[in-house]
Amino acid sequence: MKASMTMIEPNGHFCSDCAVRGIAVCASLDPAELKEFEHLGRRVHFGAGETVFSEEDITTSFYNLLEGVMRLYKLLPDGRRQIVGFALPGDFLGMNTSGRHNFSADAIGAVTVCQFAKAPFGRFMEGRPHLLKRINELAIRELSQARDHMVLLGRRSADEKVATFLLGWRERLVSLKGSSNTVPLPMSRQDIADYLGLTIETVSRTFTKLERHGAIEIIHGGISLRDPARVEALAAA
Amino acid sequence: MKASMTMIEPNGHFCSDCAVRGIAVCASLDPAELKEFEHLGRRVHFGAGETVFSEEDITTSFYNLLEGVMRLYKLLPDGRRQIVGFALPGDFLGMNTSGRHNFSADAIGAVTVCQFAKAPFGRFMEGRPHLLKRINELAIRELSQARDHMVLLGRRSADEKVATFLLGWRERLVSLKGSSNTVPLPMSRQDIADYLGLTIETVSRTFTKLERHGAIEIIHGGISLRDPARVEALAAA
DNA sequence: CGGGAACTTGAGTATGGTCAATACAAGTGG
DNA sequence: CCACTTGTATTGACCATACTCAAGTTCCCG
Repeated sequence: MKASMTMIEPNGHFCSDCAVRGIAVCASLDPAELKEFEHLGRRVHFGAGETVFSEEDITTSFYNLLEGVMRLYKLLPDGRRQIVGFALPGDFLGMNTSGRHNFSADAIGAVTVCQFAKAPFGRFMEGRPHLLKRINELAIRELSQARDHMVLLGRRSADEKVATFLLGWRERLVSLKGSSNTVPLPMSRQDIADYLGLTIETVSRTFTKLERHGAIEIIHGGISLRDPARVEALAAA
Repeated sequence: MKASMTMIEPNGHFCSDCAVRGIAVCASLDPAELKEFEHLGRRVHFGAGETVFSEEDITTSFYNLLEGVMRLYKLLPDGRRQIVGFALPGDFLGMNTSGRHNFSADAIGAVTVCQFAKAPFGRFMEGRPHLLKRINELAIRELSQARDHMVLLGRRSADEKVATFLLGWRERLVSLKGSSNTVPLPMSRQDIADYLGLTIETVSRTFTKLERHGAIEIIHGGISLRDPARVEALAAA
């Protein structure tokens, strides 16, 4: 949304040192392949609120998120927004069958991605079925998450939505940074609302309600789970 | 739901004659591969309401839908149901990363599937990256559909949901059987409600409203689009 | 400090849900 | 062939959850 702070680092980085080496698509590559792969990607930084790619844009690149959080969303013509997911380090973005992106992606806070031009990436993948297999696995896992989210959007109450979101978000952070009852929420209330199919007011009220009941504590930039069991009960599986 | 009418046909069928040959996963196979592939799949029939597989079941097979319509759904512990999709001929079901199905699948009406045991299918796929690529394409396309559906569930009104569903369902049938303003709806109102995140009453009321406004005509086992433009306007993109 | 964005809180309302009655269609058996 | 059952769909009356609109608060950043 802001003026572009995009910066391309011209000199290479080493994939072997990469923070997401073990969890991203590149986890499927052996050291020799990694050496070659290194030349395909460019590290690119984005500032808070910047758009990395937009829905309907022709796909020229794929992206491997290295650092930061992104919101992935779709807009209706009248401006209503549905956030279809939040991306965290290790997530691979940009695959599609139509040649165009089917959602938009913004940086929430500062973000670093590893950007791959589509054609060379495709060529590299030819003859490396283990990479394709890895990408397929990630796609299938995402599909499973998407279905879970459909259940949330279609069949859960506001309280359940918020509680489920907090637990699910914590779970994702746990697998990246280890366990903690302090859950940072880098996204805005509006982002959370658009993710859960609610309004910002309902999200705010529900947070306050959870706090009044002693289930959470609202802290700066996030929440603290004071009574995880109670939140789990509210999430109702 | 009924007593099982499952029937396994012992003698082989010919993939080359298969109705979904050109649109299913097998579209990626050449005639020689197809000959081999033929021995992997078994045609299995299911009667109306029968469950083909259930969420949390250990995955032992994959399924290629040949004939009929299936509902794919998830249940909450208290029984609330979200239908995450309807499967039509050509759809490939059962892929997952956890070793367990992540949704349940019922036959709506009579159904024929081509069933593949997981292990032999996996072995066949090894060394045939074009098949893996095909499966990946299908997964990515489904992911895109899933995201569209999230927008519908999270951000659309009841009227928009119903109108969007009718148009989307027609579109899918068009690509299978050709264009028509008569749209068969083999699924029940309850199924439609659970797909759209509504109640059966709201779906029924909305159908009636669309009919009163001259947009559709409710016919036995489906609807007829009397004023497609008006339905499109209601779908609001 | 002052201005602005993000968030919270309140009051009133609308959309879609709940509960209940009725209609309709298809199948079963006398 | 008709009474009866069963399951599905429609319609109505009422209600609750979450939305809208509006004001007020907090926090950050210049």
